Amino acid sequence: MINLTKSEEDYLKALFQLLTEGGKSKIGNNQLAEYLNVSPASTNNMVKKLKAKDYIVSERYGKLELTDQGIEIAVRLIRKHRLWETFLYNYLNFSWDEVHEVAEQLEHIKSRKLVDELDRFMEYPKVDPHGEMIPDADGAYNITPKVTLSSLKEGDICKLAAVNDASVSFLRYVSQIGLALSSTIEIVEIRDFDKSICIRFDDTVETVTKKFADNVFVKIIS
Amino acid sequence: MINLTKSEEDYLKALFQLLTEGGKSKIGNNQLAEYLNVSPASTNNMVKKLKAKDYIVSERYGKLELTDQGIEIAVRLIRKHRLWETFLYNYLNFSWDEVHEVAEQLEHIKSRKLVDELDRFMEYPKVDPHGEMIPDADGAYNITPKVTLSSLKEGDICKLAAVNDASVSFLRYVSQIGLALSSTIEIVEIRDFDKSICIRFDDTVETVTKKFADNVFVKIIS
DNA sequence: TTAATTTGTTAGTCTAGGCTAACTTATTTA
DNA sequence: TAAATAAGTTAGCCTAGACTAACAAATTAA
Ligand SMILES: [Mn+2]
Ligand SMILES: [Mn+2]
Ligand SMILES: [Mn+2]
Ligand SMILES: [Mn+2]
Repeated sequence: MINLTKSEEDYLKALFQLLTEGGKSKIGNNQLAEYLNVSPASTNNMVKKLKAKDYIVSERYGKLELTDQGIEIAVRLIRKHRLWETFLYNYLNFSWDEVHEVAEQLEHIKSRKLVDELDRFMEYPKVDPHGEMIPDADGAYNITPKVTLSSLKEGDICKLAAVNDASVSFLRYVSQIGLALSSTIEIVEIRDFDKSICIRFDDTVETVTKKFADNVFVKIIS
Repeated sequence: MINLTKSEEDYLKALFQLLTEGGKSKIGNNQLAEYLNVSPASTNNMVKKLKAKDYIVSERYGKLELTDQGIEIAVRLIRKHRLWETFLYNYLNFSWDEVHEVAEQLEHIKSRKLVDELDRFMEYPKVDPHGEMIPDADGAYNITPKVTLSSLKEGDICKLAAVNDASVSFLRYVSQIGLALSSTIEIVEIRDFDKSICIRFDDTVETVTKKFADNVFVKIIS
């Protein structure tokens, strides 16, 4: 349909992220609820509405899936979100950890022209400040299945490709220890006891937790 | 208080515009309702809420007034609205008549940094694309009492200072006949029969209706 | 100065989108 | 396979912000 509410858009985007970036095979009602920080009842209710409007398909008690229409909405939202993050970061002196919250609002502004002109103004950026790809005006996007730093083995060498942008304190921490997009990282040691990982990059050696490494996405070099 | 809803903000802005730019001495519940295209009942309800939150003062059946707090919210909203209009017009290829609708959404984005950085990025513009002043970061604003083209007398000469930006078709019409900000306009004749006004500007002579002239704001030269 | 009209208020209803509590169906685990 | 647990659903309630219909107060006109 023509006009979705902010909430409807957020549910579709969340489901899309879980389905594509989450790497899970089945996404259920409660997972979506947890991701969005709402109750399962709210999610159930919204899913019902979005099924009626033909954005989601699912069977009773079954897994949730997006229709083509649903995917289109989600991808357009992600495009807007990432273009705004890029704008805030490159032109308005926002830092890494400040852009997401504001983009979360800006992504719901309804104007096709606005987002396409913003894209042109910035000369069609390919990635946002956190390393995530930006879908183009036609809705084309390439999902590079996410490889987390935590999934590597001792001795592996990789490049930092992107980071989860949803936590401000995490992003601050990343900057603070000196990690940056395209840093080359070597897995020095994985400690069996608590799964913490000792990494080396730019002559720095740091030990990070499994939780930290779960939020760092990399491209394996060797 | 800290966080107002979009609706609360819109009511405060509307009341501010009516009180300052409208030139009316008393603004009542129903006028506010009409301006916002909602029912008097809705307005009554919202005014009650805004009184409780100390943004509006009024007596039962009395006129509506803004508290200092209320004025501050309204002015900040107007600042955001006009800065966004300026950005859309100057950087994103939006035309005169396209900016208002999108700015109406953008003005509700909550981020002090966003608006102040946008201001800096554009090098502190003083007026928006329709000729209206832009309040500064401290909330300072100067209301130049609006003089409408329709209030002049035959023979008067004026400069086009600003236009009402709320009607797309009006703005298109203005551009179409060739009027632009700072055009020098002479009142050639006022026709008593229907109050239509014959004006001359840039070697053009046009007759416009009273309704048209009500939406054109000028600075009298002589 | 009374009647008509305009303006403001109240009550009750609706939709969107949250919530909790209780219940049902599926999936695990013993 | 039966019980325990997890996942999904439903019912009922809440708030924000709209609406209409009915009514009350204030203003204007006769
Ligand atoms: Mn983000
Ligand atoms: Mn959002
Ligand atoms: Mn405007
Ligand atoms: Mn608005």
